Amino acid sequence: MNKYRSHHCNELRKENVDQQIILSGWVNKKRDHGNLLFIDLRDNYGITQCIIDKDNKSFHDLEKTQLETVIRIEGKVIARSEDTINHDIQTGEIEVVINKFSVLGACKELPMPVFSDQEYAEEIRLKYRFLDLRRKKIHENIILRSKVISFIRNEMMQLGFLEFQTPILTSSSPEGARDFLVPSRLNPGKFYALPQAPQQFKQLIMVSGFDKYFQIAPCFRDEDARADRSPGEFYQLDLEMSFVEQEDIFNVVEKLLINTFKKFSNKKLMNEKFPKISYSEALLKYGSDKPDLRNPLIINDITDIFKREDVTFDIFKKLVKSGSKARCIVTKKTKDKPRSFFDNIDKWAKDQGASGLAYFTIEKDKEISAKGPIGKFFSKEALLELMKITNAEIGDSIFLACAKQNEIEKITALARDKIAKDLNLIDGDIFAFCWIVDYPMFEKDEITNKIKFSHNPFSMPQGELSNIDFDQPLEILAYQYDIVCNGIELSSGAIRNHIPELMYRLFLIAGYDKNQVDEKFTGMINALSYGAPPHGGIAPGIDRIVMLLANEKNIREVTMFPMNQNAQDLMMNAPSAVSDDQLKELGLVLKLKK
RNA sequence: GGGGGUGUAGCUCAGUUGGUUAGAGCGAUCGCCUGUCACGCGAUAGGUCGAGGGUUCGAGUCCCUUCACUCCCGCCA
Repeated sequence: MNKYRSHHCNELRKENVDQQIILSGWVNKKRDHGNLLFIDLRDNYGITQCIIDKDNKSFHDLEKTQLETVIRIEGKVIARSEDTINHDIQTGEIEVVINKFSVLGACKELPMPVFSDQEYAEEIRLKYRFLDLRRKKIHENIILRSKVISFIRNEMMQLGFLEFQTPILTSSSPEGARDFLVPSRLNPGKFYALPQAPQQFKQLIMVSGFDKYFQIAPCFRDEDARADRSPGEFYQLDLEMSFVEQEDIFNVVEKLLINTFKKFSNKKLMNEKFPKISYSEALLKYGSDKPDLRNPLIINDITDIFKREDVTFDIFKKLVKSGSKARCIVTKKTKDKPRSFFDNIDKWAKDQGASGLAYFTIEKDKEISAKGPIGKFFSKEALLELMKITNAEIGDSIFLACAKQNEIEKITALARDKIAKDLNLIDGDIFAFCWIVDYPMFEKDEITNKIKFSHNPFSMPQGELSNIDFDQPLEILAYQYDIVCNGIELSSGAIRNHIPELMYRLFLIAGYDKNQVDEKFTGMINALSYGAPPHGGIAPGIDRIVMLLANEKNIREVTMFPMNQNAQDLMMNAPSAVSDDQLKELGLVLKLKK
């Protein structure tokens, strides 16, 4: 008990009846009956109904207070009569008869209501985030976030991980996302970069012999925003372990995520052991390396079908001949769906920039046949072969597309989502995790045609050093893995390359010679030369985990003070111009595009 | 950088084929009301219809330009 309160606003119960108490909080709602005034007083913990009538000398002053004013009240707890009990709030059996009150924090007319479930434009929510955060749903989301982080931290310590902080001002690295740069006053003309992840530091921590590290780490990447991607900054559960193989990392993270999701959500887990899907299989079966496994639809490659003599669908046959792939999606028992269902999907595909989605339904009178605009181009034997490849049965429908590999992966992935949504096949009450493994070490840049690291330049290539064929870099797989949940990429990680000679060799393939590697990754390469343990790790995204647990589609709903899509903080007015003196001190001159 | 959507009172929205003075709910202000919990009732104030230009006798509505927000593509080792 202090001068502000004897109890919080979700504390008083029947047992407290007749007690003299003090409460402080926000005026959530007033119900003014003229000679009798109800006030819902709110704090972080809940709501207590307070009541005052005209016989009290404070009545008129209290009647005049704005909503969201912070007040302190003194009064007596009384029991509510049976018919006035409010079962929606935990303090609903009692109310407080106000004796005295005072205003602790006045409130101007509100730019947006606080007590309301309505949705508001984000512009105003972000500008008045402190008001927005008082609202029930987002307030609870932020509390959930706090609890999730505490829980994870606790689990990690139980597992023997040590928590360390790593520098925020570090050096720019040539790989990866665009860096945020910070000019150095003491080193004019030079810049720090904010870390895109504590990648090198955590590896150095392993080299330093700490064995198991974790950190709830801020990461900064200057890339454009998405609904599930904050501009600028986000948080990762960054972790790294020494003397481990891929499977050791999997065991730790799987256990951690399962515990976390079980504790903070009532949704079911599709698999208690995360299935492992290779990168190439994922692209074939789901068209994406972040498949939503709640969606039962599978993509099949049927390119060979169009090489048959008894298939006469010439458009696809020509495309296949020139190197395109044909792929399809089978929908079960859709023969009675109206024509509009199929045509809508075809039209949708055209809107996506594809040439459309051909389709037919497999039926059987006496003979098996394909019903639909292009059905006539397939012989009975071709259909049987198709059914064998795709496990399609009589009464199922097949959607087909044909294009170059990249394009067909893209369009079939989108089609898989679209068709599943139209058929309502996705169970929203499930979390479906999986590992995506066996990423290629390198990929070809489509524009420059150069070989570049496909993921993380510090990953360990698979296979024995002596057996790796460096002349076929695109064939080299890495011990590189992602966790995906419900189609959202939650984290990626790798077993690291701790052998300097091998690292030089790989960087050479990506176009960096030894000197460049030495210069750009000084700390790392140097450290690896002085006895580095084999090590690996991963970094699950905290914001996205909380987003899934809170059942939100937008990451700003689980971020306390997010920036808008243009990377502006509307509340703090950041970024902002700085004075000429500040620029001068840093040796900077602005040269702005008009 | 590109594409889609949105923009009308402090907030959430309606506004017909281009046609009189642009409306409602919440909020604000004032008045009435002693059992509400989205209290109720009455009144008042509150508008550069995002901005600029054009078409027209007449534009919230049609056309062009532009700005802001948002979703997506690119980007995100």
